Amino acid sequence: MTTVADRLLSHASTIFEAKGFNAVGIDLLLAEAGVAKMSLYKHFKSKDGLVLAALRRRDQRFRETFAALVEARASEPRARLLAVFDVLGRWFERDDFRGCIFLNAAAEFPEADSPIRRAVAEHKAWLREYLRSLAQAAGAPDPPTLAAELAVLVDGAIARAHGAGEADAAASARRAAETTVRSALAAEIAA
Amino acid sequence: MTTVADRLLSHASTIFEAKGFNAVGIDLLLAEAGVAKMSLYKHFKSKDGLVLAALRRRDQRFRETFAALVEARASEPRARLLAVFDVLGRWFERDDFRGCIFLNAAAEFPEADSPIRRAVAEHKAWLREYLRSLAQAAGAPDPPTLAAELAVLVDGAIARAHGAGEADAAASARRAAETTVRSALAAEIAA
DNA sequence: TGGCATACAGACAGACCTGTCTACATTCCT
DNA sequence: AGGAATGTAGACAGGTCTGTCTGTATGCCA
Repeated sequence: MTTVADRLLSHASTIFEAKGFNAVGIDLLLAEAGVAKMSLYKHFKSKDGLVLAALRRRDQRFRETFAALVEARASEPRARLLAVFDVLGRWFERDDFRGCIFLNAAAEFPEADSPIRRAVAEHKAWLREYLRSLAQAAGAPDPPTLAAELAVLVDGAIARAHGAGEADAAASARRAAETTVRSALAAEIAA
Repeated sequence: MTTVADRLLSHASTIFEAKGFNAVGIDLLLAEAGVAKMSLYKHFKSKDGLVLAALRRRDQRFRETFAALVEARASEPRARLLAVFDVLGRWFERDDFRGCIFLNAAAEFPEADSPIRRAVAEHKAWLREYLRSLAQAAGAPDPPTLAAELAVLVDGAIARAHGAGEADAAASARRAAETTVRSALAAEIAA
């Protein structure tokens, strides 16, 4: 059963991703979802409230599917750390790839401590935490540090694939990740 | 001598960086710069034309100052490759840090082959080319590949410092860069 | 000094925006 | 069967947006 709020959120996510946030009016969102204007303001306080809910929904879906894709691609923890970048590469090839919707939101909402920006920060923090759990499973001596370095590579690949239009960004990031992971795990043996 | 167009571009750059593009109207830009509306439409074809010119101007300034800051910080080519990330760290600490204005523009202008997006891609291509020249000077056996990996680290640091609000993004990127550079230059010795 | 280019000041049109309101239809529960 | 809850449809207000137009002032050059 799909409720009205769900239908609106689903379409809003897609349209926000394709065209940005400020550039689309609520009338378009409502028409596309087939929802009355009053329903928007009943379920969400404002347009910003809808944006926030759409981002949260997106984040939840992302956490589930991203982890599943990575874990389907490799079973060994160390291989999973690198499979992350293969999953990214697949994503970048999609026709509807428009960069990271959370980074895009950060670009459009300047107020640093707004709820929307907080949702962006939480999404990014989750990715680092996920990488940390993989790094720990791989036996890294300092999982948080390795995770922080890999997180930079992940967001860098996204940013360059989108902004610079570099099709090989995921491959470059993967190479750097291989070196970084090898170095971090070699330190374990030395310790 | 500052012309009217220069004055408008200068203020527009600052305001676009602080508040985004779609969210600010031309009236604000004109008032802040003390310029008449007709002057905008005489010197630039449209608001998008002003955005494009502001980005180009910003890009030119960036190329000059970024290279100068890196080269003032270290004289050895290999040290310069890492000094890049120290310069980034300083930038992230600024109160007016709002991420990369070019990535922000890519977020707000979805049309992938628009002049604005082309300016963004050119800016990002320049950074990679600059890193390639540093990598070559450092004696890397494969400068383009090393440059691509470092470029990912640079944009990843920017993205995470802004989007995730991670103050240590530059330091994480620097550590990964050290490993990447060491590995690339060690390959040279082996060859 | 007269003429021309440049810029300012501000009104204006037409479109679009968010958010509120009213009136009507449907469904579900008791 | 009757009433509450939910959703639709669309008008509406008040504001803001880009882009155009008119009229005026200023400075430069011949």
